[in-house]
Amino acid sequence: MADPQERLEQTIRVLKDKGCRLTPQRLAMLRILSKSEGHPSAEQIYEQIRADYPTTSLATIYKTLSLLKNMNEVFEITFASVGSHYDGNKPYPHPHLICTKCGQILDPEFGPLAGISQEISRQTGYKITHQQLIFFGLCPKCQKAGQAPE
Amino acid sequence: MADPQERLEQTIRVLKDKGCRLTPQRLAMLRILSKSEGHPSAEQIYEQIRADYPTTSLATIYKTLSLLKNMNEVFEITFASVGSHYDGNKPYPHPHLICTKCGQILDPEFGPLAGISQEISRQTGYKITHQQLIFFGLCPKCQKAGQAPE
DNA sequence: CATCTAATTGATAATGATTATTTATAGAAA
DNA sequence: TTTCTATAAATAATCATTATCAATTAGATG
Repeated sequence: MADPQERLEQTIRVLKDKGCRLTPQRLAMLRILSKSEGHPSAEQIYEQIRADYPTTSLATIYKTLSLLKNMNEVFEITFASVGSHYDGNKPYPHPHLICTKCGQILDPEFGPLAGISQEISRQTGYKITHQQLIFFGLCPKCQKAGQAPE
Repeated sequence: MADPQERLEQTIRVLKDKGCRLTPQRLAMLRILSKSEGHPSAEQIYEQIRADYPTTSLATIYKTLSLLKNMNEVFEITFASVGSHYDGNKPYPHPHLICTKCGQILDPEFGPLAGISQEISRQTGYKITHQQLIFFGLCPKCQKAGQAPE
């Protein structure tokens, strides 16, 4: 896990660079996300924020998440069956381990790419049932089109 | 790709085994899914069905998909940013290649697990930007609990 | 410090995919 | 044919997310 303090400062720097304001609500969110060990959902972030800022709107959470995603300062795990979850500590794609029953999400340590499942199972105690590996990119047609994403 | 005819017959067998009826709408769906080269969404299946059965309801599509999922006769790609898509030809987890612009989904050929992205890029012409690898299973707590999934 | 203005917030409506509900229909079994 | 149950169709409900817009405020400027 990256140093939360450092992540926080980095994100603040990026926000300022882009001319974005640092509101109290945003700062509170950045604090939560810079740790974000539990890969919180928007709803969970919302609940945490409301402890300090009871009037905060869920819309603000979503808007700020969207902003941070565009700056690559938060990574969204958009797997449908668990809903969207966010990682502001490691804001880039990486493998995840999801409990299909309770929805807990872990970041397995991840060295070589062979015998992985077994290794992860040993590390975490999870009984691994299946995995999903998805590659993203631009198909040849879209590369040629060279237009903005829809 | 598996032989669509064989997949169709296999799925029909499983349905009968479970005492499910083979209605015209279902048969039409099974035909589409046994090919399902394009990994269609529920909406896309709906449109295809309506060519032959104009009164078919979207709810029926969803119910049948749910039925087939439970029998492992269709695999659901539940990645949020592209919505749910279905594969009735290879009804088990496998890697996918998704164009982040047009949403096209391919099944890359997939041998060893090293130098994969580069290999896939060569095969398909995609420019690969990132990937997502997700492991699923039961966390230690849920294994002990031994209850039905929520 | 006071003023100004665009960025942001909060409240709420809208959206869109999926699920639930309810009534009608259609094969299978008696 | 009658009865029974699975399924279909139509539609309402749900739920996460996004859009809208008036009110507020961060932060620059004087």
